[in-house]
Amino acid sequence: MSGTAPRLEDSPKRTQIMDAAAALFIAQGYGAVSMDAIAKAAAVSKATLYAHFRSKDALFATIIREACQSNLTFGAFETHGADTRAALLELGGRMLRFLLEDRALAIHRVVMAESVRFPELGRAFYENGPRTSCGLFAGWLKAQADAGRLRLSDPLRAAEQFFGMLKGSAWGRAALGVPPAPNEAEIDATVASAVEVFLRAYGT
Amino acid sequence: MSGTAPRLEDSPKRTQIMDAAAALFIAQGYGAVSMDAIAKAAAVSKATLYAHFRSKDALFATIIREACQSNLTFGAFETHGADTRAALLELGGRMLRFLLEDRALAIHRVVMAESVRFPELGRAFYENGPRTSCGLFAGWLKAQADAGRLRLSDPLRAAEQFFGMLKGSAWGRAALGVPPAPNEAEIDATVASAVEVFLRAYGT
DNA sequence: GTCTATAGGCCGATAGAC
DNA sequence: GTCTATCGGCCTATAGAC
Repeated sequence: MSGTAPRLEDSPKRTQIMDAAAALFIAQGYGAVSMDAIAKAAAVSKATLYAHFRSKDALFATIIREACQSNLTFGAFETHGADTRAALLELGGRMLRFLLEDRALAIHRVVMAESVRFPELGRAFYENGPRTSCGLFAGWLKAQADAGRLRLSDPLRAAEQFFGMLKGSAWGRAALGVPPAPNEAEIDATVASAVEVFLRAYGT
Repeated sequence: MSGTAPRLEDSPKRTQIMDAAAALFIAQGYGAVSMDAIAKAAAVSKATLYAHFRSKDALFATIIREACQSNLTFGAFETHGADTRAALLELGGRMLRFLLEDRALAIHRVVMAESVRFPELGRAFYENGPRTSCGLFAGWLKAQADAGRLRLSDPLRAAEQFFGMLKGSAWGRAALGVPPAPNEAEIDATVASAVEVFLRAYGT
């Protein structure tokens, strides 16, 4: 080992390829993106592309797997004071706004579409996205329940129900590209109504 | 007009093409299916295929549009007696089982994936699927409310919340192909819990 | 309308020079 | 590692016989 040679993973060309491929695959999906298009967008030759990635399949799987391992959960759950309703409103608002971001919607579309041919990607997305978020939220709910501010026996199910109500029609429409895009008022109203139902069912 | 000549739409070859193309497109998506594969599966030549459909795009749009115009809602809402809870359990169970069918999941995947390139398909799916089901269910909820068996001010939102809770994690997992496939016990438990939350929030 | 045969192009992947 | 140039194949779509 010479010790100072840059590793393959850090080469600038590889970064260019990863960035370009991520943008294209996430925006357009597997089938609609050619290796020529990726090489052109990354400003490298196709041969360089194949020097770094064995095949189009391997490149796609690497890109999407990495996209699934970051930025798929919507932030922290810390410090929401003693007001459970206010905390739910804040958490719900952040969650729904995250789910409605273009990038999150696009990744969801691509992974769902290709989960048949690339089952590992469906699993990676599920574990790092919905399951992690739900698990964290369920933990928060359990803490609230232990503190006597909620009354529930199955925190994970309650978390899933809350997220399900949040998504409602706004997310379904956005995921299918059906206008109008949800506006702030619709998002706030959806969150507020979900919190209301949740507290009527699980509040003390 | 000779009067007895079979119309193009009724030709047996066309039926073969539509059936084969529907099966392939719904199962594998737009990009993964070639016109050769459709012709072979339909037992016709490619030239015949192009005699009936201008292009692959047009064939795909026709197939998916038709798939969106039928079999995307889960049945009728009639005659559920006076017991609101029992009715919700029955409706919820039918709805969730319908959403978990292979065909419904596959159409959802294909439409969501191609809704960027074929915006009309996203809209057709949304209108004929979720929106129609939600609207019908909201009407049923309103009737229950008018009869004094529920207390809610926004039937459509309540319908969306109920459907959102139904989907929960079982549907998310199934749509991404993540094992284990939901079993009957999980489905029943999900429905029962959603009905419980719904009635605590909106029951009388 | 339906077929066989093929045009014409783009695709994924590679050879070989440097 | 990176390039230019190219291969072989599959793709969409069509020409022409019947």
